[in-house]
Amino acid sequence: MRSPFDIAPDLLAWDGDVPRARRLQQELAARVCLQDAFAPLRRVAGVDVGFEEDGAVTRAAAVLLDAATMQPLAEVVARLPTRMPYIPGLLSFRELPAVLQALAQLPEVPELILVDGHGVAHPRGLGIAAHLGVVTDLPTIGVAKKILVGNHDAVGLKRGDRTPLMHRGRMIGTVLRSKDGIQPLIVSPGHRLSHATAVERVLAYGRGYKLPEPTRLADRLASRRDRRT
DNA sequence: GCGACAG
DNA sequence: ATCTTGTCGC
Repeated sequence: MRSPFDIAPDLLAWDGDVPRARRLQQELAARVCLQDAFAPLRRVAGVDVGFEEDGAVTRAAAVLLDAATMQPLAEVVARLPTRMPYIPGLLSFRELPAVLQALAQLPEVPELILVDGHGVAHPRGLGIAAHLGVVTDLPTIGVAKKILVGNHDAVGLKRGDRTPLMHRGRMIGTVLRSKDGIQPLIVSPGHRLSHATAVERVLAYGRGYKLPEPTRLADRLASRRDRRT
């Protein structure tokens, strides 16, 4: 009874060897597909990670929503002991184990997953959303609040305004104003969809907040903001 | 060599 | 990410 979230350990294992991890990222980045290729969207999921016990425990949250109404259908949490520190560029090795465990607990496999973090807008083209997409072969979108790498021109101030995020002469993402006047989001495809579709989906899943509903709900669950406020 | 650096 | 109240502004 395997699910798409039972991943071969070697595809995301952390052994303390940074150069090795970077080489693995380059190999996996070559498998990323930026062509739109997914069945009708009925179920969408949002995932995010938070920490407890002063960082000793990694807490991943996954929320399953109806793609048409954005109504949450299930919310799950997975807690695992933290195994590695935060290293810029290697975030997925630190957070994916818990994320996969959370996703495996959902009652259904989503046709699309929005991840808090970058997709291909990464030094080696493999942010956490892209890493998750490649190892599960599911469509994913990266929704980040800060830039990891790349440059861009000024962005308009109205919701929907956008400008491409460039790196080494290539577009790696979109700086998108998801709400009037607030700091823009960095949206990049993770796997099996285009830059245009990634932006289109993020806007379509927005409910008046900065973050699209899937990620916003997962964020609250992961940070335990749902019970405190 | 000197910064920058998702969460 | 996380420690944290009130406060400025639409």
